[in-house]
Amino acid sequence: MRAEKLSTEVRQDQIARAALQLIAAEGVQGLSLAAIARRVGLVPSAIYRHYRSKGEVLDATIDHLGARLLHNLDLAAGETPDPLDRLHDLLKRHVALIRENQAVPRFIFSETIYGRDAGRKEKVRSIITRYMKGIAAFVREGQASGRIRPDVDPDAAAVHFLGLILPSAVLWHLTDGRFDVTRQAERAWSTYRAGLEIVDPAAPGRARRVRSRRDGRKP
Amino acid sequence: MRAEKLSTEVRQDQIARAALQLIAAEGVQGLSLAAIARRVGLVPSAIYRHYRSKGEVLDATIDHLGARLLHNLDLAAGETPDPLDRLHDLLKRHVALIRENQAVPRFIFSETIYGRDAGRKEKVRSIITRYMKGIAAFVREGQASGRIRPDVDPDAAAVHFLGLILPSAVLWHLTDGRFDVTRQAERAWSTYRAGLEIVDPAAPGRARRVRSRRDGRKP
DNA sequence: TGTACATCAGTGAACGCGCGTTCACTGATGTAC
DNA sequence: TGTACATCAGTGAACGCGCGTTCACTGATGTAC
Repeated sequence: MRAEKLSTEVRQDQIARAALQLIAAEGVQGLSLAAIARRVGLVPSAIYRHYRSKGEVLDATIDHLGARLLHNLDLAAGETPDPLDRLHDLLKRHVALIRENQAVPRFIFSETIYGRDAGRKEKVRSIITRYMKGIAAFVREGQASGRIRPDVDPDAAAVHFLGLILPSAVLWHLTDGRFDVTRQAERAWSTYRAGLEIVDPAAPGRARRVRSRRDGRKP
Repeated sequence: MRAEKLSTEVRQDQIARAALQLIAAEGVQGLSLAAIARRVGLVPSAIYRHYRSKGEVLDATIDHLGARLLHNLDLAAGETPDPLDRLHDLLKRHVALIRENQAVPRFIFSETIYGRDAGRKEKVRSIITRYMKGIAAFVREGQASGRIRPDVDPDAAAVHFLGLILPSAVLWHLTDGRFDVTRQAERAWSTYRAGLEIVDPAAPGRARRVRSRRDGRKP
């Protein structure tokens, strides 16, 4: 049966979205043009009306995902003025994003996607670098306002921040979704925060972390 | 030219090692039986004299890698009695392992390897679980000896520990080896340690209060 | 307003390629006698 | 000790499969007149 005739802009978007969904559902190795076409409701060769090659489809998919990821930086910045709260907010957004779309960690890891193609590898690197730059900026703000220890290296803290999520994503995948990513993120965050934060020895907030953990546990 | 005739035990080992080297050098997608055979100095069909299928080769490769990884737990335990130093030692060994053999993170991430095969996925999960159990044991020892805060969840700390390395491995790969994994590991370790460690053991009031909270935490 | 035509998205058959795998055959090695 | 034979690792040709890609063709849509 012949599919409805739609404009290239619409199809390009549909194809990129279908690719993302497929990666989330089946993994990177399930990402064939045939599977993408089936999901969109087209025949494999129809993809070539809208993209020149599979490589172009991958590039578009990476752009889609990168935009979503980087958008979270702006959302977190708009949420609260306090840098530590911004980091916490960003962490929660990131967890929500990978729970909603498992494609994120798969893209980052899978060299199947940018195997031989140096340009595509660079594209992924650029997105991650920008993401980390945003995180490092939050850390610097926290140092400027005296909330975060000045001896912490902001760039290293940004890489470490990614580490609060990456292992969870791997375990989530390995256990077929049985691993509690949200809970792990909160617990890792507690340790991470305790490692960054300046605690005023004079302040009564010494028991601060235990209290805040309790509060945070209530839904 | 005809290759030397060697026993199956020798060839099995050679093949598994060649597979590991290939993954480290070319990535998981470069892992074809043809490439493995070339590296060993055999013809592709000769692999079938020693393994029944490519799946069996992958299983053997995973076993090889898992043994190396888990062996580091024993080495770290033998290195020093202090749990925090053990964790630090383990981190350094892990960094050395992935620097020497990039196959480690690639194996853990790549669903190309255990795509449809539930058994193989379970095998990888089992190795990582055992690794984390060992890390969690170090954390518990630290809590028992009063070096690590009792309100820290050992299992969550173990997952977090993996996060000290995973993002570095990704960045190392994305930047073609230009990212300084060792330095990042040390800096992330500082923050991680600061988040776990009991800074002032001479404050018994605080420690006792925290402990009593933890007692009523969960079964 | 209707008509003719250019444009362009969708189709199905066909391709070349690399892959894992099979198989009949070769020839070296170890062993029973 | 030498000889015959079973065992077993290595070989190269061939296979079926899924993949990305090409191409001539179809038919709908928008536009110029």
